[in-house]
Amino acid sequence: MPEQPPYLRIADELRRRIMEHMWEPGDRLPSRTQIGQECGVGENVVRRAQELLISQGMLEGRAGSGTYVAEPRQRVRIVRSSAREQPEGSPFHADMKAVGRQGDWESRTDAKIPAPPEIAARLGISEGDLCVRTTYEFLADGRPVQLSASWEPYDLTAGTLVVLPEGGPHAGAGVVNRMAAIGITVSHAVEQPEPRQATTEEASLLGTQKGSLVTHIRRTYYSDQGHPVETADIVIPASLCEIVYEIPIGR
Amino acid sequence: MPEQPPYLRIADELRRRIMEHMWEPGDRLPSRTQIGQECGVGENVVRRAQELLISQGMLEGRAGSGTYVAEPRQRVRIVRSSAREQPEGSPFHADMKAVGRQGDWESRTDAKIPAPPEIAARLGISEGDLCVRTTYEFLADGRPVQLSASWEPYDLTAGTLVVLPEGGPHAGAGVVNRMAAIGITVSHAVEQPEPRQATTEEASLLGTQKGSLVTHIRRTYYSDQGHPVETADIVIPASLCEIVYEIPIGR
DNA sequence: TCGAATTTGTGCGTATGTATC
DNA sequence: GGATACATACGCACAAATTCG
Repeated sequence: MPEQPPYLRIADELRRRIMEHMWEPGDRLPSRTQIGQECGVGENVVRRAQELLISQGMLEGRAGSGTYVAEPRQRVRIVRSSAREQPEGSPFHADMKAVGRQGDWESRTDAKIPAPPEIAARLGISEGDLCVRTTYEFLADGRPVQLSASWEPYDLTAGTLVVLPEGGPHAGAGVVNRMAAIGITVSHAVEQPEPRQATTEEASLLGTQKGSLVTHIRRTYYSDQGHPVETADIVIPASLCEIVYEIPIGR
Repeated sequence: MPEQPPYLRIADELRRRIMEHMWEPGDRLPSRTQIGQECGVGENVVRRAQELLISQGMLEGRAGSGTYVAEPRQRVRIVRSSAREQPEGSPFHADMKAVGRQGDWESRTDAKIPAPPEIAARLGISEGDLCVRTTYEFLADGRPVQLSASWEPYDLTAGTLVVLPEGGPHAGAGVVNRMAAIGITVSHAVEQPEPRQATTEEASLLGTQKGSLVTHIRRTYYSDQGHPVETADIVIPASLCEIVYEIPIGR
């Protein structure tokens, strides 16, 4: 006798009401106490049901304020392929342009940061060697959609015009173009995507729910000499972005 | 004064004991009642702590049996790039060979299945058009590490030797090689990785924990004519595999 | 400006289900 | 089949955040 648990029944009920446009996106739901009394269940049952729908991206909880019907935001398509690298402009600008959005970013660069163990391993340098670290917050139409922290060995660019990724004449041109400017040819990138849950800080920066799913990409650019020239940790929230890899098959 | 909640204290305690080899991988922990009494907390506090460590892949809960220290299984590296496609052999074999593991798979093909809406859209055919569907369970050293469901338009291969992906002279050779055998050149693939939690069925098939994280890749192969020739849903558990995309940058 | 009321979020307890031995 | 242990669902208390008078 598969009797459905109360909280799933309430979840279905809430889903039904949203589907029937009883509440529109952006609307605030009645309080848990109200819904509970109306449906004849305890308020925790309502809470469980709402948590389920929140995890599915259908509802959105705001502490102290209420539970809201989530806006069906169109996801940004982020293309990750060789075609992404253009002789001019940044890869992110190209992504945003392709979906008709305005692409901007905020960045903060710290020069001469000692490399932590994992970064050192990825860059093929020694732990504690100096790096230039730049943290990014990428925005689509002014709203954050992607986080990133980029690391470059300080020795590689020291004394050149491209020491600072977001400064000088090649500011914001992307790693490939900047390296090209100092005579380094970037031949390939390796990306390692991993699913995980957003930290509270990430969720806050991205404006997503706390446990929401993200793809954490560890990307490393290599020169034609086979040496790593840059590595980055990129955090892409599933609710805001879709990731697309294009792979040529040429035989 | 940020006072640490009891369940986090217990989690740290359990972590510490594991680090100090008080319990070895594969060992069963004492029951929650026992741990609770020993540490002076309720057993639900122990449960919370264990859930946390389980979600981090450090512990493993087996219903009716006990909670165990997870075996530190080496993850399989799955490379997704053009280099993966070889004139002979399957891409999966190449992956496994590269990490020194034996690669096998079990498959089941159903011919003439009507295409569900999403598959039809991805293949550029009409809903209900007939397809050949093959579901796979990929094994590394005999243990499942990856699930996949592949769809091909029936019209494309009907009457040829490669109708059945896992039958005939080109069995298991991969989509690119099979299509080449009937004169179709596959020019590129598009992969869309998305993070989500494993369903109960997937977790059971893969031998992972229930809510564990997976990367669900929607992959579509396109011919040089620009038409989709195959699409697949690939489920890769984060605890067992690491995914690597290699992207050439050539200017 | 501040504080009280409201609402969501977190932690913990208890009862029951279910799988394993 | 019984005993044991994990898994699930529900309830309660309190904290944190927001809103509003």
